[in-house]
Amino acid sequence: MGRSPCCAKVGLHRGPWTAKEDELLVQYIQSHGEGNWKLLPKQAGLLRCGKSCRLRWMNYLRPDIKRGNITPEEEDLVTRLHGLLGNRWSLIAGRLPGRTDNEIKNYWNSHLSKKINNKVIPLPKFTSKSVSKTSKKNNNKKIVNQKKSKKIDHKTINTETKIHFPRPVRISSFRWEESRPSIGTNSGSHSIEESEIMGRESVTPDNASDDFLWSDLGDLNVLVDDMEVPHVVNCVTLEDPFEANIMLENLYEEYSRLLFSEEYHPTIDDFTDSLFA
DNA sequence: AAGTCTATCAACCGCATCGAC
DNA sequence: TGTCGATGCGGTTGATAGACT
Repeated sequence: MGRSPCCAKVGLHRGPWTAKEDELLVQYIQSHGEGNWKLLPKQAGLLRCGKSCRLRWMNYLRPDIKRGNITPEEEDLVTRLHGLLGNRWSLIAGRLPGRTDNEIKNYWNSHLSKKINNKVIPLPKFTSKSVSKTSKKNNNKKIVNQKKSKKIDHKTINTETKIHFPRPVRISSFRWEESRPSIGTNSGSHSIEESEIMGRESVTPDNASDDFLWSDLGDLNVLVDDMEVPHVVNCVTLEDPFEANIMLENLYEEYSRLLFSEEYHPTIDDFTDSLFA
């Protein structure tokens, strides 16, 4: 006889969250911060298990969640990272600030895996038109889903993609006092987050340069030549589309070099080590 | 118009991992 | 060193809504 699910306790709610439950959870975390998930529901007045609360917060309510559809650039990155990491969704999501592992996983299962199966593999070079050709049916479906999506933020559609440097670490515990985002906005695009994580250097868009990009990508460079000292930011958004494109191109070249290098074949351990080094 | 099919994604489940003791 | 509890992760499920017949 297996153990019963954590939510199987009598009286606990399951299924979709109500607006009221969301509000209670957000309010509690606003004042107390994340963590202590087991006690949280009781203290917040929620009839949910802690696990459910954590999942709801991490995947939906967290203010730095990026709303809107996956961009072609993000899709391209996910495809290549999956080629390198496999189903390590949390690691992949860690390279896409504002995106959750669940979202990436769902997107992969519903979109990308089919593309891969159809042998439509994005080229390593960056192109904003790297979206693979899909059947008419699939295109229609995509349009439909854009209409359907509850999460859609129309401000993010048909606008320049905001570029985020890869995160050096997984999403750290969120403290409301530190970033003060607002619920229900596209707050994933806040221009910069303070990043003193692990004593690393913060960089502002003003001093972000190509030099910095390559330096920032040092955690990847480590995989390639094991000599770069990373200066890593947690999350940076560039507002200048032109500069953003150049930097994104460099980013993709870096990933491509890594993924298609004949001399060096990184392992997952290398990659994860680089994230936490 | 109604029934069926299909895609999507939020939520759940169970196992793995980590840290405290 | 082993145990236990908390948390994280990845696979899976199920509700929903649009497309299709």
